[in-house]
Amino acid sequence: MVISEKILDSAGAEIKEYSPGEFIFHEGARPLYYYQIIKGKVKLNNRSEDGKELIQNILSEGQSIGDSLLFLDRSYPMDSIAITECSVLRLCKNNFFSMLRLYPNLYLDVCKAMSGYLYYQYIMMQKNSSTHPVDRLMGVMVYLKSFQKEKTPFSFKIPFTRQQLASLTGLCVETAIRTIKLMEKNNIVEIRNRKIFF
DNA sequence: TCATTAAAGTTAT
DNA sequence: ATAACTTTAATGA
Repeated sequence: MVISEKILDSAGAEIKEYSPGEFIFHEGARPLYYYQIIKGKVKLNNRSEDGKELIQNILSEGQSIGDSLLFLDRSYPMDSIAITECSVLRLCKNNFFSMLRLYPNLYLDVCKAMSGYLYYQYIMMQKNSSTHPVDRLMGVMVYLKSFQKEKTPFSFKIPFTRQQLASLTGLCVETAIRTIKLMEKNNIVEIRNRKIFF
């Protein structure tokens, strides 16, 4: 969790509910709120002209959405869309900054969170520029598993669909599927009733 | 080698 | 039921 829900509540945050597919903000819009997920999954994505989707990140419980843009006078370079049913705490920009003035120690938490997102971006940027689909998919999987306590092989169930993995790595679904099969043959992953274990 | 297209099977809502 | 996801196969860059 970036900031305790209690503090956000006292700062004037409201709880917003989103259904799958609902926009939390649109690309090109001005950032007006701080968002923090209470429950559910949210994606940051771009859609190209030809309809292809690039997912930049999938966020869940306790994570903030697009907070790096709040410190900048720029519009959102991506959409944010609810993937599942979501509860999100929303605090308007002014109150967010008043809160930080009141509790300056919160800056550290905000910085840590942003540092974490930046780290993720570094990893993804590097892995996704590989020409090998295996490297790209491994990038996401290794990153995700790094948060798990259990490190043994095949102990981690990848919480994404193949579609989402493809969109995260810039591959087409079919290639993602074929590559995952290949990884299974090479004992990198295990597939149990269509779920991927790494 | 990977993307694209098409077609069909499967799962989730 | 319908949409979303998964899979296979053929073809082309």
